[in-house]
Amino acid sequence: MTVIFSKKCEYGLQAVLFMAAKEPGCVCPSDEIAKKLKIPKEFISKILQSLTESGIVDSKKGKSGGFMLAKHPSKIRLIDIVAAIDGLDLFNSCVLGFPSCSPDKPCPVHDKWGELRSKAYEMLSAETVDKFKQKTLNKIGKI
Amino acid sequence: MTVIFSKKCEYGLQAVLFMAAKEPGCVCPSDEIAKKLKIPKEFISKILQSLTESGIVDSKKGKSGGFMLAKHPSKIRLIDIVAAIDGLDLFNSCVLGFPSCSPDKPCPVHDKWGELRSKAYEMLSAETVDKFKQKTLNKIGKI
DNA sequence: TTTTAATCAGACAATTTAATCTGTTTTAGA
DNA sequence: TCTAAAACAGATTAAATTGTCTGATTAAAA
Repeated sequence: MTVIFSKKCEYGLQAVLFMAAKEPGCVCPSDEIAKKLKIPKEFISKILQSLTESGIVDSKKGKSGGFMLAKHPSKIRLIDIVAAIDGLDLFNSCVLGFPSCSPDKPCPVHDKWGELRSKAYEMLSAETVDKFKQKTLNKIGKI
Repeated sequence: MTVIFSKKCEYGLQAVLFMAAKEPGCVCPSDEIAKKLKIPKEFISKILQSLTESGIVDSKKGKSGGFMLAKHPSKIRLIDIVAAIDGLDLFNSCVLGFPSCSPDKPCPVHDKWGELRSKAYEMLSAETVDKFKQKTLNKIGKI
């Protein structure tokens, strides 16, 4: 199989987009997120804990606790979530798996691929989660 | 970690590019490929066997046997190798892992990502392995 | 004809990733 | 104060991917 982001990262992106689509400052228990997004509860819980350590999400323990965004949605870029969970290796390592692929030791597809990769990086860096509010609400309604 | 192609696919692409950089019709034992590309021998052997079933590679058993390309390098597209090993799911399934992501049930980043994905697909479909002969020779010399 | 070097076949092992389980701590609200 | 519901912590299991091993078959060359 082929993957762009790990499952952790996919779920992390889903969850942050979900929280960004709710009222600002609103507290979401992991149980609610898990049910709405059809993600295993313990798994999304772990992922949100790690995003809390990364400073993207905040958490509140105890009854009526849960997770909330640590910053305004307009300050959270998609690339921040990817960087926190999967890291940025995807944008630096060789797509063919060659060792030490670099401008002076380029792999055969270095240029062709590099161009696409840069575009992907730019897109993820430009887009913040607040931009997807309406689209997220639409999608959640159809899962 | 993040991945575009599986290790199998990376190695498969490397091996086919390697063979395409040699004299046409030339027979390469898997042992040679493994050594030149620093890939575990048994692993690349398995991968080449599967590419043989896919009709991209041919094989010759017995002493002085090995693998060779089944078609002219100008007829082997990068996407053919990816399709044979990893399949084309990457270009159809949701980058956020949402179920049934489609034009009428788009995920939040459906359009933004779809654009990049199409460009990647077009590149892999347009490029044939003969185009990379010189670049491959350069890279092999520097591994 | 025998040896040698190759693919091929299938089981096996190791590693990584994904998911689950058990229990502890925290805190709001009854 | 007590209870319920939440995050948190860490161990464990399950599944997928990656890599290895053993042996059978094939065919060129000595």
